[in-house]
Amino acid sequence: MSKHALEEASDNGATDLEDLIGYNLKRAYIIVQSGFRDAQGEGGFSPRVFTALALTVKFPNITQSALARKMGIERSGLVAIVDELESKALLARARVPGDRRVQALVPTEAGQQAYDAAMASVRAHEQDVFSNMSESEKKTLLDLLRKVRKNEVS
Amino acid sequence: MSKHALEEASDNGATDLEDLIGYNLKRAYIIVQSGFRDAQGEGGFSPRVFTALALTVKFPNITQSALARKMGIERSGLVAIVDELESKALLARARVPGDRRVQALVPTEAGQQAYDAAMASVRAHEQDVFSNMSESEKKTLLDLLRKVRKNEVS
DNA sequence: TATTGTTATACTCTATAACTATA
DNA sequence: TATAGTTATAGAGTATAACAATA
Repeated sequence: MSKHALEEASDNGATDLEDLIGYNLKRAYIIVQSGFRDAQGEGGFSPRVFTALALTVKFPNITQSALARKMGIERSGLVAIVDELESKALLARARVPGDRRVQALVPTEAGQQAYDAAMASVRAHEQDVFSNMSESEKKTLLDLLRKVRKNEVS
Repeated sequence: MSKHALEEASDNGATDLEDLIGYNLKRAYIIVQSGFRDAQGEGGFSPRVFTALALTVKFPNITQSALARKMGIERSGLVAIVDELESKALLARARVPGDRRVQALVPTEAGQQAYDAAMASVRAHEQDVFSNMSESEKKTLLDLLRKVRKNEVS
């Protein structure tokens, strides 16, 4: 141990909240989510509803259980989300021949358009909230966040 | 516009959820927070209680209003958090001579020790959840997350 | 027996509004 | 008038457990 006494306190990493990745991740996420809601405005999509619509557009005919799994939530929690999107006629629950238990989720034309518009607004919001970062820095952040996800044990 | 037609769809950035920083931020945060709770175990600190204790240790005699501001929550929401920490005798609400409205939060000896132990466990958890990343990558991620926070408008 | 969608229910986190006691 | 702490209340978001229909 050749370090000075004053340095010993942080020998093994963070002793301060501000040095924790998790803490900074939370604070950054709160900022981005809050901006997302502002960008969507009154009657706009909440993050989870936007995610559900986006995945339905990307994977048409996905079942509710599969969508819940992809979103990382319980399938019971998805019911209200799909109800909301169906009530706005942005997607439909379609019967599947061959397995009468499942409901295939299919985006409507209006759903596709609403998704495109919402995505444009989200992109504009991200331009704004990350406006102090270069394209290269944003790419690095994206890659590192993906790497965190990739290491998930579950 | 010299790009191929197939590339035009993503000319201005993300068209896919997976290309949004916000979405990846959320997913990464859920993983880290969930691991935090597992690491703390039964009867352990929730993220927000840990944060409140950490800030009280760092800034002894901070008022409840100031702590709430630092945490980014309403002061009404802090009451239950401080109640919990006080009921476990980890901090005390102290009267302040000169202004009888305020309550200065002071960590107890047990609070300091509980904080040290919890922080050690959080550090171990972060070693684990970011085990596929180099020290350099973790440092970069931390710096970029701080940069996001630094750009906050509000 | 297992799975899909659903309902009922409860818990956590947070916000808003109003109250009190002070300043 | 304004601020600190508090209470009451409501709204998201999520989870668990149970159920009917179907496999």
